[in-house]
Amino acid sequence: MAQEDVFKKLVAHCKEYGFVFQSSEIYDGLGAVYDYGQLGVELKNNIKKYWWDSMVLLNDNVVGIDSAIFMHPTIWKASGHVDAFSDPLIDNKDSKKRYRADVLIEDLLAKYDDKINKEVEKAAKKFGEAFDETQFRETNTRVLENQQKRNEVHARFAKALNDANLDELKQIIVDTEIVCPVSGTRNWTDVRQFNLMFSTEMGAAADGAQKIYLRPETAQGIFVNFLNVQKTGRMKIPFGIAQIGKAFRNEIVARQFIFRMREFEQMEMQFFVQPGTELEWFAKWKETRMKWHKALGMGDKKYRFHDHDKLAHYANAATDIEYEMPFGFKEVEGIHSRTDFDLSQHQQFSGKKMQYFDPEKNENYIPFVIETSIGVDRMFLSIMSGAYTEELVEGKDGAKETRVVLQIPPTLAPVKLAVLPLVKKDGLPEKAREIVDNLKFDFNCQYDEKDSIGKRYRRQDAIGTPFCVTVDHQSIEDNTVTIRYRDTMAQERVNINDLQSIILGKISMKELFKKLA
RNA sequence: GCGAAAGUAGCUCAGUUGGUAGAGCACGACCUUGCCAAGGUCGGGGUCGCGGGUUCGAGUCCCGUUUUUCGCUCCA
Repeated sequence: MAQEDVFKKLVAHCKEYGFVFQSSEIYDGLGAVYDYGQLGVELKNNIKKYWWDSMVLLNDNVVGIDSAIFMHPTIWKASGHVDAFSDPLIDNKDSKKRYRADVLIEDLLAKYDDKINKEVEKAAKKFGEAFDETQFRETNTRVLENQQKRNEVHARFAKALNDANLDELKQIIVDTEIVCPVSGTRNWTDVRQFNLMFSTEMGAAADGAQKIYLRPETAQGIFVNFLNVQKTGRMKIPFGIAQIGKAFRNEIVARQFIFRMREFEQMEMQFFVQPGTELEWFAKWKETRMKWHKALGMGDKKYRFHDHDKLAHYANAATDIEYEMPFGFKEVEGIHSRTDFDLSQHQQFSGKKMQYFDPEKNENYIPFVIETSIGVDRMFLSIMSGAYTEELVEGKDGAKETRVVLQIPPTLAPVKLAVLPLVKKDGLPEKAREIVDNLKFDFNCQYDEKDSIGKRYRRQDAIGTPFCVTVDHQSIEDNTVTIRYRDTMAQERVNINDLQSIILGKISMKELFKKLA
């Protein structure tokens, strides 16, 4: 089966069984926004719990917070998002290539400079020792011509940028006859500003409403609370702050189902360390995070690191944990050594000290930060795509048929147990209900009496239920049931009184966490 | 954002040269069987993505729009 077919089937499966729906579907949908259905929300919650507990419960030096989505607008100036997130873009209609309009114009300015410098070099060679560069620049007609053109363009460009005048940027490109480096044509679209941050207004317009942003990442909520948590929690470096929450980015191109959404959820942990020790901690978290993924048992080969060669301005080391999705290896989690960039910026913009007093070193410093950042929705997609399996099994009359089974790790499975009376009579439904009523406080149970038993098993396979318990006539006599395992379809007979401990043992996070220790 | 393809029942799809919608599965009720999806009977469900145009008549042709998928592009 081709990989894209797998992806198509996965998307259809998510819809059909209530994992993921498109947002606002009855109104034709909303681009790159999705809702989680009745089973999706269970899986998502389980993923979040697995992460949260492994961070906050397992590490006594990691604590959690839940910061607001709305934050003071200056935070996004300090973080660099206001500037970096809004590029003026222009497309060439012939080559279909997209460029940053400001970069095209800057390239043109550089070309004028090149021309002038070449004239100067030529003249310098010609006149040798006697060459007076200043005089040459002030008198040579070719130089002056280019210099004048350059100045004109530069002045218009600076003003257009200052006024955020997109039409003028386009006009400059038209007037200076800039061509597309690929197609060589001047067939341009209009310049569009695309700020990747969503904005809204706080307060009534009459009172001078303030423009505020929906956070494009949860990390800044941690940085601005760094000292609050450190002081009130009596935290000593090294320590971490974890957070799960929604973030929003107005993506130009949002694609591939829930892989890139405009509203998404992040699980981030910022770990504060002594300057100079950050690369050690980076290596440690890199290893820890990879273990966390592999502990799920989805197959070690499905994961790999992708170290960044080009680092962002704030980082001195960065790597991604990639998972093999149906459309290739894709980033699920990022681990970044962010230096003291964020805290320093906030210290500068807020005017408040963001320093930590280290009692061991007896000095104040701004800590360095290691960030682990994982997209819940990407994690969800990786689990679903890894779990989706089609098997050939032998049917009733010996014919081969396809069994669709979601091999979701039992700890994360939306429904843990289905209780099925073999027949809908002879007191079996009552017995089955009794079992559900007893176990539903411990984990998510389903009761199903409709259709043949085989059909009911397959239905549970399709939603990834790891255990099915079947109540038969023998159950009434000796209080035993059969427990059937999703992945092997094997069955064994156990006492009803043992069900709770058997299943709790198999879905317990403790088993997964042991692998992390 | 550009280009290509697609959008018909909950799902997968059929629907000939334009003549006012079908199948399988799923769903509901009842009967039957009872350990790996397919028994019987009956039933519910669609203004064919949305808007406009051509036509006596549009699921079918034309234009626009929206959503999805793929390619390009972008990803601090």
